[in-house]
Amino acid sequence: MINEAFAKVLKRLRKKKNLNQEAFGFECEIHRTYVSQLERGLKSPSLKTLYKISTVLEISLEELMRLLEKEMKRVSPDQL
Amino acid sequence: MINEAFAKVLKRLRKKKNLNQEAFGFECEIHRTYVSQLERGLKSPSLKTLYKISTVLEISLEELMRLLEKEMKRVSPDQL
DNA sequence: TCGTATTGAATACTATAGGCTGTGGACTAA
DNA sequence: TTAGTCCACAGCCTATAGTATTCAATACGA
Repeated sequence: MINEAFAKVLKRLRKKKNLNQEAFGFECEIHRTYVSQLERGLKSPSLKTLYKISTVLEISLEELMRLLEKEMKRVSPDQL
Repeated sequence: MINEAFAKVLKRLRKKKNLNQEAFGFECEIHRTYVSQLERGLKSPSLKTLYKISTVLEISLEELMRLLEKEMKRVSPDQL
């Protein structure tokens, strides 16, 4: 579902920025263990948190959602 | 901030669909009073909830975020 | 003026987002 | 071996998302 897809996108984009979970969390002002939980698809971030994350990734929320929806289709392309 | 902008966008799109808060909440499977709270900028919806909302609005998350970011710039065009 | 439909708003509650501390495993380098 | 880095994972805590109930205000039509 959507959390798993977001997990994959987040992990990919974070690594692209060459930040480990702790450094990324520090930039976003979210806890390192919570970053880990997001990247394992265990939590569903709030809009506020999504916004912080997109800022650190230097990407718009629109673009982040585009990548997320692309990832969701990759996982389950059952809704033509 | 972002919740206020989301509030405006949600209210606009809901009305565009000719649904009152109760009917909209029913479609989204979220509570009527929570729709009210979202439209007053009091709460920050989770990614799961955003996804449900976008589905009922028959709009992609990408498009929803595009409208949100546009609304944010309208309110505070103080960056750049 | 009397319903009734819609929403704002207050309150209290439950579920989950998000923080903090710590352990341990996999890996790399010295 | 030993130390350092990165991360999964657990447990417990607090903050807030989301539910449920209720009442008040407004608007509108009969």
